Parts: sequence; C-alpha cells; structure tokens
Amino acid sequence: MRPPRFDKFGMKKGAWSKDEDDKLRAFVQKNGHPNWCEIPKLAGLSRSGKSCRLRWMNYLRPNVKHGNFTKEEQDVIVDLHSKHGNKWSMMAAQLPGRSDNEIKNYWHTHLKSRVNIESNKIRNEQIESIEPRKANTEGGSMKLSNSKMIQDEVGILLAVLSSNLPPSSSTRELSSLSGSDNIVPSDVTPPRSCKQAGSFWTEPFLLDNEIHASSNEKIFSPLGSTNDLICQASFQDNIIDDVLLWSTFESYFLI
DNA sequence: AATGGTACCAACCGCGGAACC
DNA sequence: CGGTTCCGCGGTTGGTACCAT
Repeated sequence: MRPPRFDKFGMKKGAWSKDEDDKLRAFVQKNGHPNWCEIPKLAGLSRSGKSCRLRWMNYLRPNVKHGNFTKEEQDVIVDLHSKHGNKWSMMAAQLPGRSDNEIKNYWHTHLKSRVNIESNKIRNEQIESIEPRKANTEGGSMKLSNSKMIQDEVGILLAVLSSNLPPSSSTRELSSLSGSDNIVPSDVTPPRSCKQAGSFWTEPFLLDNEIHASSNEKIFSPLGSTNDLICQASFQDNIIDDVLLWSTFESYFLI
C-alpha cells in the first residue's frame, strides 16, 4: 500500500485507514453521493472528492466482491475485451460486484498474457494446417525439443510477414511459404548464415547433423564457445554481417 | 540470510464529456 | 454559446509480498 502523505492543499493521499473507511461509508449510506466534491468536507475527511469516489466505488459500496474471479467471470472479460477492447466500465456493468479497476487489474495481471499465448497458439496452428512442415514428413531427423522455441518465433514471424503481403497476395502464395521464396522480394537475399544453418529458406527448421547444429548454436548463442569463435574469425564476420542484414530485413517487414 | 526480480493491486493522475451556470 | 465544474474512464505509478538465486 502507498503510505499516507499530504499534498500541498493538505489533502491526504495513499492508503485508506479503517477510520476513514468507516466515516465515508457511514456518510454515503446515510446521505448518498449527490456531490463527491462536497463529501470530504461533510464527512470530515481530508481527502479529495475523487479519492472518496474511487474508494467507495472499488471497496466500500455494498455487494462489492473481492477475491478470485470465477471461470465464468474470466470468460466474460475475455469475450468482452475481444469485442470492445479496454472498456472496463462496460465489463464492470456485466459483472455485478466487480469494479472496473479490479477488472482492469485482473486483465493486466492474469488474462492478457493468457489470451496472447492462446492467440499465438491458434495462429501457429492455422499456419501448420495450411502447410504442414516438411520436416515432419521428410527425413524425420528434426530435433523437435531443441528447436521448439525457434519454431514458435519463426511461426509468428511468418504470420506477421504474411499479414504484410501486398493486397494481391493470395492464400496460395502463403501456402508455399516454406517451399519457395514467394514472400521475399526478389532483391532480398537470405543471409548466408541462415543457409549454412541447414537451408533455412527451404527447410527452415532442419538441423540434420552436428555441423549444422553447431553453426546454428553460434548464430543464436555467439558467446557459447569462445575458442571456436576465435579460430573461425572470418566465418564469424560473415555471420555478424548476415545477422545485421537479417535484422534489417526483419525490421523492414515487421514495422 | 541477503539481494534482486517480478507479480499483484490499491491508489493516483490526466483527460474527455456531460451538466450546469 | 462559452466558461466552469463535476464525474467517470482508462492509463500509470508505486508499495508490498513473494519467489528465485
């Protein structure tokens, strides 16, 4: 809680004491709240009207609920947020006993990340259904567990890239993503390091042998094996150049 | 046990719109 | 009709609790 303090007008700020809660509750229950600006004076509180209103709306008014949100409440919030965005007061109207502030906090701390994860999952599944990975049917040597995170990230990248295609781009073009360069402008050349790391552009996630695996490791974990990096300085230079180019390429398409 | 990082959440702040003068 | 006041909303802040190292 924020420790109590006083502003330049002598108004108290910070956490509410039980005494203040009692005063405000008693006053509002007896007189209502026709004018929040007058209430602090009339109730004998050194608080702003705004602060009183917030305290009442979020904690003191009757039937206000606290504690865990039920599954039904969570579903309502997710549903309404998907339809209307950050309309917390509207959500509060649909959830008796919940304040907009509490819903907002719950969204940011619990639901937002969950919804993001689920939407990414759905998006990746959609991409998978459009073009099942060749790796799953060819060779069968892909190291799934090691490359899962990379798959996820590249899946998101492909989805974003596809959303940046020109209007003329078709599903057919998207469907051939992993098999051709269709999404890449003809003047953009894939980084050499990506090619070296197992034909990135044609078989994006195949790490077929130890050489490919170690190359890939250097790309994504350049500090992993210092001696090797020193011995292979020229190779490393190429990697750095290519990673920079690749970053530029990503920025160009992701913005 | 000490320290740093992170999650949680109550409260604050600024703004826009409605109501009032 | 313009200015002022008040209300409500949504974004942000900051303190506490908890967890990991």
